[in-house]
Amino acid sequence: MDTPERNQIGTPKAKFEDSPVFNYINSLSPIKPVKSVHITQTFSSLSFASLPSVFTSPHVSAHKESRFLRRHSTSDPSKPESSLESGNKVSANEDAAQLYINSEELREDCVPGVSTGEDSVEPSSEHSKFVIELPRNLKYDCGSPDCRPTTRCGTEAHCELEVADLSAPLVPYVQKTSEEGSSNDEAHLQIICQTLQRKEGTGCDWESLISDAADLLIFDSPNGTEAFKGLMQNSLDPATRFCTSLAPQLTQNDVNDEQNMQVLDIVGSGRQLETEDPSSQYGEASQLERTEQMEDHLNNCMVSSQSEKEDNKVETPMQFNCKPAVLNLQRGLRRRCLDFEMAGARRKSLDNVSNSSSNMLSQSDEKITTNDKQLVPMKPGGESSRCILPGIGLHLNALAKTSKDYKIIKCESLAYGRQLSLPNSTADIHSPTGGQGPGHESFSSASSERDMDGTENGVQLAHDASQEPAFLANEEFNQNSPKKKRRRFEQAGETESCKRCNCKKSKCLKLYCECFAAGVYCIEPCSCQECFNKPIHEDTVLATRKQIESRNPLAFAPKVIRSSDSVPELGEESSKTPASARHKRGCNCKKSSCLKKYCECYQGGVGCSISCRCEGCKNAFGRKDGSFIGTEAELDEEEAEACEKSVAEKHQQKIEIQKNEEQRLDSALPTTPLRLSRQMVSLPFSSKNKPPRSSVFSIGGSSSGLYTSQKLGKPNILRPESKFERHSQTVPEDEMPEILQGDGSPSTGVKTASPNSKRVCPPNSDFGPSPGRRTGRKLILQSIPSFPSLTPQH
DNA sequence: GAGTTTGAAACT
DNA sequence: CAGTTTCAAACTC
Repeated sequence: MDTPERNQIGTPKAKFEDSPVFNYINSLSPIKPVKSVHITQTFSSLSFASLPSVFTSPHVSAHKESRFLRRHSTSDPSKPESSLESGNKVSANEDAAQLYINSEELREDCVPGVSTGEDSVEPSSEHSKFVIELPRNLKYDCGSPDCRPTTRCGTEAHCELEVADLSAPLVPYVQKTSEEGSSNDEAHLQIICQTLQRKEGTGCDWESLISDAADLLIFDSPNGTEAFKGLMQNSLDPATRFCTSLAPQLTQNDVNDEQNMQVLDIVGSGRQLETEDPSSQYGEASQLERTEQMEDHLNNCMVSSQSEKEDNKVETPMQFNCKPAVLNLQRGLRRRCLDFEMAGARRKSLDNVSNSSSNMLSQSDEKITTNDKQLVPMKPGGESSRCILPGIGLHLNALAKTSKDYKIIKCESLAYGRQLSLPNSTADIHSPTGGQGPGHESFSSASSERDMDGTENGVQLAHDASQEPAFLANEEFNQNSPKKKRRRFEQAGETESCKRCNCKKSKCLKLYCECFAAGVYCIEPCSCQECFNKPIHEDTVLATRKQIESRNPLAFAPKVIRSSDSVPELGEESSKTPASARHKRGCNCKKSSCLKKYCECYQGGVGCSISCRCEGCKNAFGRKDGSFIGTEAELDEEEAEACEKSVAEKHQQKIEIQKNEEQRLDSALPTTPLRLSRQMVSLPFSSKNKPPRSSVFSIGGSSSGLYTSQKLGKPNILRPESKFERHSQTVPEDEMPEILQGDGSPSTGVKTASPNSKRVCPPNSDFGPSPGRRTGRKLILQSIPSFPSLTPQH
């Protein structure tokens, strides 16, 4: 090993110098020994520390030192040249030195892998590997320091010689090397990056740089190209794989990589990788593109899972350099992947990741679980798990998924997500059938939407949390009995997200099943029998969904359409429905007077609309006749109706009481005369769980809504401050039309009734956070379109 | 927890 | 499209 390598190294060096890359680097420069970054030092040192443990071979230690020194020198001005000591090379050029070192490191890395026994033998092959890897690192890490052209150069000679040699055995090493090497390389890269950054000013343009370097390198070592490609892929694969697992969104390319990775893991032959990976055959440019994509994915993933970094052996000393967060993250991911693979701890990693609590992560987790385990999902963790797992293909679940926040956000978020998703991405909802693919996308999209909504969402979440919090927190998830849980959840408004069903005959493949209807898989809490609504039966579920959709494209669309944007929940969760919201199809209640949850409108927290065919409607959220305004007149009307229709007097009484209360509140509150008015009878909510919030709170939540002002006049309806309030208020004049458009629901009538209310909103000041109608509007629009989309997904 | 009520979903 | 049946949630006790 030693002799050949060094000799080779020497040559490479010469080549290297000649190589454009070298020149380029020199131009960049600055990399000179000392100048560079302090940061590097520390990190590098750290990284080194980690390395030793890994490497067993003596060579390694020596190399390490060299590296260490070298890095040191680079990083540390004070220690500069000492690094050279490594003795490996004295070359005046640091670059050369770096290269040399890198090459050695690579070898070392290889050795460790080889350590099993092949140390001496492998070198050549390894070098080739390294060479290949380097570019990939560059690419990959591009953000990250890892990328170092230099290393490549150093190895080139070897590559040429050895390229042909690439063999299966190498593969395993490659992975390790990639990990380790990356760490080592990182320092170098960092330095480079820093220098670059300094030059460029803002961020370093790694990609461009890398690409250039890669190209150059490639040219230099034509022979190595193949190997390089293979290696590239391999190296990339781990990261990719990880990402893929994490992020459902990954593109197919990524998927391919993932597959490749797996292959590598299993087979361990670099060649296979090459062959399998189509990309390998593509031009370098294509690979670069891929790598870029990968990076993006990684970045995404990484961001969410920063916490994970810690684990990795590699740990990234380098992270700080260049684009620290992202790059570092990527690195961490990469390593993680490797580590996981190596250890087979993938799952663990996943878990950890999930803990990190990012949606993405959670999704990824789901995905992984699904993939790996084959959809076991549904119940992994109980409630939380439920939400999470189910996600597999489905929608809502995915949205919800963060583990921790989960509780807080979870239900709400789910609901929230749901709404968003529903309207916007009906696909999400539908997606379930769509299977993982679509589902994931939908999820991502949904999540993204959430983010997009940003303030509102955030507000909403907070809001929701505030509202339901106690509820959720207390009761939520502990209950074992499904029924209880269900109720609680529902009450909380979480129903949709965390639905539980109790189906006995439908096999959870009909809309009778709430879970199925919501586009989520059944979970533990469900007490269903012969349930087919599980990941295992994904095909069946999808097929069924399709069938149902074929019959009714909107079957899986949210039943309640909310005008407000950010609105979270679907309709069922009554708590949040905005006044503007309306039930998609309307209810057909005959005996419940729309005062019980039998009524979907009521359940959804929305008033009845023209589309409703209900009899004796007394919907507290708004009557079909438009009484929703909640004015006194309404009361009268209600009473009259009650008499006429013989609605339960009790209900009226309740309503009246509520109204009275509302009036009080209203008077107290800022009164805006116009408020929308759909009153929402607070009773239901308040009684259940959601205590009415103060108007202020309500505001935040949904969007728009808020406004606020309610009509004093009618005060009757109290708005429950809670969600309802927001919603009801939210509807501004402008919105009304939109809403109507969107829903197409008759609600217009109602709204019209209280047109004035809208304007009041401006004063929302009360509500502070309310996102603003505008957003609400936007949301509405989006939401509207989305519905249609639902069908397509499948 | 069991039984009843209710209205949506599914079917004809 | 209307009528009927099936189903499971909501509700009551």
